[in-house]
Amino acid sequence: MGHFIHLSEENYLKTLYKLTFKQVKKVNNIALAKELGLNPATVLEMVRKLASKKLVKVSGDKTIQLTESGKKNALLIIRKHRLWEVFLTEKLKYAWNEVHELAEQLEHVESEDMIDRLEAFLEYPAFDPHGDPIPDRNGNIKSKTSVSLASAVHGKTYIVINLADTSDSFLDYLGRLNIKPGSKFKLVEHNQYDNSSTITIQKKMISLSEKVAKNILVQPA
Amino acid sequence: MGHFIHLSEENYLKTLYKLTFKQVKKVNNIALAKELGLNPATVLEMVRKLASKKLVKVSGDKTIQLTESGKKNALLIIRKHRLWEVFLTEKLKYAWNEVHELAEQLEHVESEDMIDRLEAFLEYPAFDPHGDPIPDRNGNIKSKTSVSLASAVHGKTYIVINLADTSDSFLDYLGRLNIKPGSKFKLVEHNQYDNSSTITIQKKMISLSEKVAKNILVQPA
DNA sequence: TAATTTTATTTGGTATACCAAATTTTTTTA
DNA sequence: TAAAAAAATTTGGTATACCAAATAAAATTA
Repeated sequence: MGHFIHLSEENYLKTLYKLTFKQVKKVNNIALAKELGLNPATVLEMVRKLASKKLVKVSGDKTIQLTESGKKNALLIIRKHRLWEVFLTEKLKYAWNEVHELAEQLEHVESEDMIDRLEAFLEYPAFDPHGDPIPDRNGNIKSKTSVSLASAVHGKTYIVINLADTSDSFLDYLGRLNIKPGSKFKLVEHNQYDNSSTITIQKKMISLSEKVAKNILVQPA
Repeated sequence: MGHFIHLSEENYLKTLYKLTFKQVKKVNNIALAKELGLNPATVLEMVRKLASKKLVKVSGDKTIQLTESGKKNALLIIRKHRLWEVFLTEKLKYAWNEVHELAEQLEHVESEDMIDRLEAFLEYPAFDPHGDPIPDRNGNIKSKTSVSLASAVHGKTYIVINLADTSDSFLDYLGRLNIKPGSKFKLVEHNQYDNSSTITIQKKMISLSEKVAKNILVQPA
């Protein structure tokens, strides 16, 4: 059987993928430990294990990188997660910001075949309810050309494509403002004083802090 | 939070329920260990743990019994298992004898609310694809008045209601004969020589061994 | 560059859930 | 009832995945 990937290892791979592909700076022990909420000693141990399985490699400067195999594994886990999120919102009528935790559990059910069937049942969705693209069964993913709201041009109309922060507090906050992937709005201006952004959405004018605006990814409408 | 029930504990409770309610003889350490495929030492340890959580009690003669709380827990796990089985067959088009392993994994996803929604999505099925009744959200289950094929009356027509053995080999065997819950057949006779039963199903005459017949539960058609 | 801070690693420890083998207790059988 | 068999339990062990605290190494800052 060789070595198969445990539940916990899956979380490391998935988190590594997210850190590697969504952040600019390099991923080290500490960053990974912080993201996972674990002790650096624990993470070090596991990273070594993953390295021995050729799923990650650690460079001279201690940067942790996914190998091709590790990346593919991560993308297949992300595929499962996102397909389950689609199921939870479309079929079980959950709100898009309620599904993360449940998908987190469901993604660890082991069966590629079941996921392929789930994908067919959901009629091959391209994006999850947060606007993230769903990798195909070979681990290929399409990247989207979106920019952060903070760096968008004022006076234009945009559509929310994705959210760079998946924390509950962030998603809840946006939920209360009724901002979600697919939402259309006009960017009125960036305010020099505090770098906040003012938008009009559904006839309401809303001001979003710099931190919030940076985590909202948009495309021109 | 008190104590919450772990994945492994759930398997013990579920297995205890099955042994207690589907078998006649009392359930002891050895029987439970054999059913779970575990070492008696392991089972003893866990049974003590479950007892300390008031989920089981061990009588003077070492019989292990579920408490009310343990029984309810077991039934809620069985509820999850059976609802997922319905999902897998009805929505993902699995055959009724392919879903057990997958449901085994899915049943451990923790969310009563999700299961209630799943039940609604599936339009409140009363039975799983094997013909077993699905407990409601309070852990209530309807028992059915079925008899084993081995003790049914010859010359009459029956419908397969349920299967008392869920092993792969048994289910595969029945699958090849195209016998499943819902199948209709006529019981021709019980053969005195080896206690086998002869039935006609879909115009074919089939002889079933005593062991097989005992594990097929039927109701008059 | 020396001091400080940050990062990486080691060390010794925990809990869970499992095991094999030895032993004790109970039950069965001769 | 004594011997044998079966069941229950104890003992000492494993692997996984986690931790806190100590130490070592590297990077940063003064």
